[in-house]
Amino acid sequence: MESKLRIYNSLTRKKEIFEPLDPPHVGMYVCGPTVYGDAHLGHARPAITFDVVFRYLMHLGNKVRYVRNITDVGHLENDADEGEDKITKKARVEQLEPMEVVKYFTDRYHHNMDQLNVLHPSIEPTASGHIIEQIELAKAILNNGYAYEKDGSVYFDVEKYNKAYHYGKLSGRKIEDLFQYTRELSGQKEKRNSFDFALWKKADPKHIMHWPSPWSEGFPGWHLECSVMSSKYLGERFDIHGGGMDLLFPHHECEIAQSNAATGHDPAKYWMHNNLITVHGQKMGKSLNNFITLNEFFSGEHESLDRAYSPMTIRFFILQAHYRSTLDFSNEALSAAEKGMNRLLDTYHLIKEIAPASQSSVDIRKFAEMCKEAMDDDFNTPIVLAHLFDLSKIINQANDGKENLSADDLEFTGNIFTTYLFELLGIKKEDKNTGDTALFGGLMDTILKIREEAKKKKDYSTADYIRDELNKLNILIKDTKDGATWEIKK
RNA sequence: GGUACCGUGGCCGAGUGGCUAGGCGGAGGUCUGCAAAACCUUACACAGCGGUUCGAAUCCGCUCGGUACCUCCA
Repeated sequence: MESKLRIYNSLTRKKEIFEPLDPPHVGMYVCGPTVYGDAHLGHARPAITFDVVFRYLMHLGNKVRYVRNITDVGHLENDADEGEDKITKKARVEQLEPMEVVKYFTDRYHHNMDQLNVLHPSIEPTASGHIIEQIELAKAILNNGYAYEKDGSVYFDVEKYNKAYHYGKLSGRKIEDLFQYTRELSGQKEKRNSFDFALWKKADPKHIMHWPSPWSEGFPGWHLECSVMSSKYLGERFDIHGGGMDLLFPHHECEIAQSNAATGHDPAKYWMHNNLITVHGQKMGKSLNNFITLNEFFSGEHESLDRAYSPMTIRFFILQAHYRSTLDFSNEALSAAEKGMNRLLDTYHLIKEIAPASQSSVDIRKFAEMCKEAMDDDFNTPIVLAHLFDLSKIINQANDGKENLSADDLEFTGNIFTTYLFELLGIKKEDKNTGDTALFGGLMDTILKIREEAKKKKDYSTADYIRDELNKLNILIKDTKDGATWEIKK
């Protein structure tokens, strides 16, 4: 099968034709969450971005192994509580075992991902489960001469590495520039250069999470886990490495350095980075304390939220922007996304109501090709949605008798929605919260019949009374040509 | 200071040389006892200044404004 898929490769800063190293197999590694707190909107973006990549690669007939890690070995915190392990801190505060914290937030993360209809990755390895491999990789780098030990810690020798390889190839940084800018940070005196990074760090007494190693009782460095887990499950060379743009430097740069220092070559062929979610133009993140958790979105319980937004609204909102653009959050933008999504879903349901014509008056087939082209062009989901909106308009016009669609074309139209909206973009039809028990439905049918009778007798005060009272109960009555319908407002 | 990037109509957001992006909101209309909903139609744009070109939102330069990252937060 010939693929025309083009992916923007952060390494070359160009869109490149996607050619798997070993077709039809595709290996993809994505940096997952650190599980010391609830996932916020910023976490949803990479999860959904790469979920769509995963879905589309499979759709194209590839056999994809998708590895997304869980970082459960806490690392150092960059605030006033300097030198304290993130997970350790949470554990002390809440009087829990570190692994208990990890388990708690991992479960909550998984639940949020399910709500967002994010497919499970093929493998979800944890850093704590790969300590031995991380020690082995540190040893290998040490043996190759690209690291040095100092007081029980092992550091990567960036300057030496840069003589044989190119440190900064991903982020565009030059080592000379790194020399110029030096921050005062703890533990820096052990390092030869400020930009050297730790492969193994000796634990100080307040660290709860530590493991034995040839160098000290300690914990692995910050970039090692991804190098280890990607190569273990995908091989030393694999196709796609993904993550947020904020990880590009230093994290991914260091991963590349570690792989080259250990194996002599880069780990991934294509590097993909999703952009950030912003709030009033600023990054949504922990450090700025301007984040809103997914659970808060779903419940509406946050001072910045006018109301609750469903998981599918969040998903649709994210997909309405291209993954490499920043996306600005606001209540207005979310409401717009919700309305737009409902419009698509409503027209999708309308398809089966339309009486087929003997011949179509519009070319519906081209939309499938156009949607595919949009996906092939670096996963341009907003364009796919724009095409679906155009298609939606045609469906509505057909419903109004202004356009004609044959039975075949109606079915074809339904298939486009199924493929692109549901299968690839992963939007799922949310239960309209109809309280759809037989009893409830029966009651509503009866009430609407009574109202219909009243209207026939031109007893509008009774008809309006029923409508108003139901409205107070959040049940919305809609009069259409074919009689009244109802739905529960969200 | 360095590196990467962005600035599109009221809001969100595509688009990298010529052709309607799209959604929300606005306006007008259809439908309706009325209303809501739904649908249809429609107006509004390319930060500023120069340059290249037959032609630029799109390429180049400058100016202004904004964001992210710069090694111990992954």
